[in-house]
Amino acid sequence: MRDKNPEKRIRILDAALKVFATRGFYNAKVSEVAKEAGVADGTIYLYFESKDALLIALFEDRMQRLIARANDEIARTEGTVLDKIRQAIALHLSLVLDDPDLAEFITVELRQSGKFVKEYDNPKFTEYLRIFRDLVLAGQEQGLIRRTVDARLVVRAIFGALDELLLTLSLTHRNRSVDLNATVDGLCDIFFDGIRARPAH
Amino acid sequence: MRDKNPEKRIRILDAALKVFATRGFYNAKVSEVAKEAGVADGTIYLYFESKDALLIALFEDRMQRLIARANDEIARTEGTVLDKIRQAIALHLSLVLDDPDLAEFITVELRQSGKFVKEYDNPKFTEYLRIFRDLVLAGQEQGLIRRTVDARLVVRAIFGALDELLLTLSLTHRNRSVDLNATVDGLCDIFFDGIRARPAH
Amino acid sequence: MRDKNPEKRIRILDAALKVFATRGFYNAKVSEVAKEAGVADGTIYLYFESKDALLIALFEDRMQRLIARANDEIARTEGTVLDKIRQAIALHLSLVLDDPDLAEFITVELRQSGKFVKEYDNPKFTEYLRIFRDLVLAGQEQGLIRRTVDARLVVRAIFGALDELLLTLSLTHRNRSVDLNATVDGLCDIFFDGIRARPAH
Amino acid sequence: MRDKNPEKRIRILDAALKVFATRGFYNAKVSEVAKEAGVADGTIYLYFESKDALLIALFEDRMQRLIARANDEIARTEGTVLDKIRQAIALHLSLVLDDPDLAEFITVELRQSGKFVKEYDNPKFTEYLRIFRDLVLAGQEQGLIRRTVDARLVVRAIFGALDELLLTLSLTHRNRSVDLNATVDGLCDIFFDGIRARPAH
DNA sequence: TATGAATGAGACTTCATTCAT
DNA sequence: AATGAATGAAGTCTCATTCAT
Repeated sequence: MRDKNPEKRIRILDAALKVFATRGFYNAKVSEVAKEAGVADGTIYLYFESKDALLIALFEDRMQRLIARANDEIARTEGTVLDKIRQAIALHLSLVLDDPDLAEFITVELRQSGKFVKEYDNPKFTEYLRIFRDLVLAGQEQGLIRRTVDARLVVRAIFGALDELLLTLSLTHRNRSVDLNATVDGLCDIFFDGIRARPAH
Repeated sequence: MRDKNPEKRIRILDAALKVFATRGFYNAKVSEVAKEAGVADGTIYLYFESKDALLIALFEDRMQRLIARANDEIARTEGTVLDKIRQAIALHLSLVLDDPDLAEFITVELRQSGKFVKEYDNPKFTEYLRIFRDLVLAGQEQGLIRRTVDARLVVRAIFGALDELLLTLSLTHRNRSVDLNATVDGLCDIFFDGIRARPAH
Repeated sequence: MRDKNPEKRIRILDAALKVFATRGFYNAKVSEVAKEAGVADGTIYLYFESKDALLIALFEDRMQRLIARANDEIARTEGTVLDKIRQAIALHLSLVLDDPDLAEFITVELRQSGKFVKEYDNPKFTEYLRIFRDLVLAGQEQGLIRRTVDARLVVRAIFGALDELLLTLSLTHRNRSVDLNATVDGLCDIFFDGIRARPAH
Repeated sequence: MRDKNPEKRIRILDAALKVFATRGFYNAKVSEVAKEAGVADGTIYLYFESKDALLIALFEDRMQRLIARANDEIARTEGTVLDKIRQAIALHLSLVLDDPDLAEFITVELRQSGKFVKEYDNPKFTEYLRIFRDLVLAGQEQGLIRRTVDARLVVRAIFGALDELLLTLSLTHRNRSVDLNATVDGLCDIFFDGIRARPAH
């Protein structure tokens, strides 16, 4: 079921991303995905067991790519752990421009899937978060990040902020130019140094 | 359609919250809501135009309450703007214990609704965010919050973090005891002072 | 699910009998049954859980009637146990004229149902056979039927013969006049006295 | 379409028998037959026009064999016509042990096919019945069987009884040992001499 | 106002059959 | 001749919504 025609499987996944992002998983019809993929309705079921399974496979696939890309970019980033975190943040937000459908899909469908599609665990999502967690932990070991903050809390806070921003950007800036750099800088500023005004010294 | 029997309208909204939170909006059946509310299926339609309209009315109602409560608690909180922000954060996270259904509903259904239920704008959500924004703006005017951070960005970041945490707490700590205070403190610490280690002085 | 509208339930069962008898269970569409019953497709599912359940309910209903009628007629038949057996045989075969659809339904669908529709046990069929068995056993006790024959075997043989004949009659004599009496007499003659020629004495 | 590869045709028929007997014709998938036969789905259609045609071909094939075997065994049976009838009965019932799939297939699918698969006439079945009919007619001519019984009725009764018994045996005694001889003897006793007790003389 | 039986459009999915390889 | 991926028609069943009572 996985190897009949890898190219067709990819086409179906691409179509599913587009349709799910545009209409939402529950409003999307399998026949719409098929049409978008240029295959017959029944063909979907040669590659995926059900509509739910298609959703999950799509998650796995896209999150896997995102994880790979994040790991890659982080590895190539010179500088401190904070620079790497900035890079990961930039990558995440860049989805809004690079792959708007994926951005909408992740921000909107990720939650539903976790809770309502079967008992899907979403291991790839956990793996993605681990990238951030490892950076934070490394930063703490290196003395660059305060040891008093809870790494998991930091990760959730950062991911939450990213997710919310990506959603907002998706909704408001689709087809508009956004200055992502400013957003990334602003977010890093907030998370790195806090919002509290401090007396100059 | 709004005044026939206010008590019954409330019963239906309560039932809808419970059912939508438990099963998800798309998996929930109108008849389940009716059963939970102790009314006939058709009665739902005397109070709400459609299932979508019920969802939206539920949002409006619950967000309105949350807004009122937030405004109230903030007004009663003594101390600086940062203390008030802490209070708003504490209120938001307290939903996981005070009203778990509402917590799940807000975290999971809010997004879908915004994007796929008709063209609903979610004005109450905007209003809720404004509470945070006004606090941040006030903090900046008072010199307690850095003027270099973008207030809207701060608000999105904080709300995003809250939303993600509430979701995580909902999923993992339902029926378990959570130390919310520690979470609130940790989150304020992160947002107020940042994660970067600073040289002692 | 059983009492909403008994009259409608009956209409659906009647329609199902007609459609299943005419087209066969597997070729019959639920929508055809609905149309024949004069209800919407979905209405079927208010009264029966599934197409399979409808088939089973139909069996139960018709066999129950047949059992009641057989018991009744047997009770009212004067004469020996053999006369009562003749009466039961006559009743069974009379279906071809009285209720041709039921005749076809019983002869053709009864078997499938036993084997392939879920794990349906067909208790009513067993009950129906018991009527014959009890007659045979009574006959043996009374010395009217040979004690050396196995009652269950006799019953199976008689029912099998009846079933086959009913099927043949259904297929060949639909809309034609049949002399059922001759068939009943002939069958009783065979089963009562055997086919072997015996020397006159 | 018949001669391409006779061995493969046979393999498909064997597979069809097994699958149809196990799952029932309507629940059986062509792909299951193909898999069982060790051929590709499409190959089935090189040997048979359709699933229906496969069913019919299977009937023809198996009935032809049964007819041949019955004729053969009858020819080889010494003794009277009644002995030959006993032999034919024994052969029919022996299917439950010799070829349980065929037994189930004949008892369960034969009827459906006659009525619902196209307008198939089932000439082989008629031919099979003729074997019994010829025996009965011969018996009557020889004075061994009463001339007052209707040969066709006798044949239908016997075949019906056999069919019903084979079905019952198939369902209850699959994988269990059965004393077929006793059943054959019992059945012959019933049909030859009837069930009625007669005064000793 | 309230009911809940009835509706019927529409979705997911299956599977007999085809046809390019 | 053989394959098996692809097709797409068609069926069962669901459920938001209606409306007669």
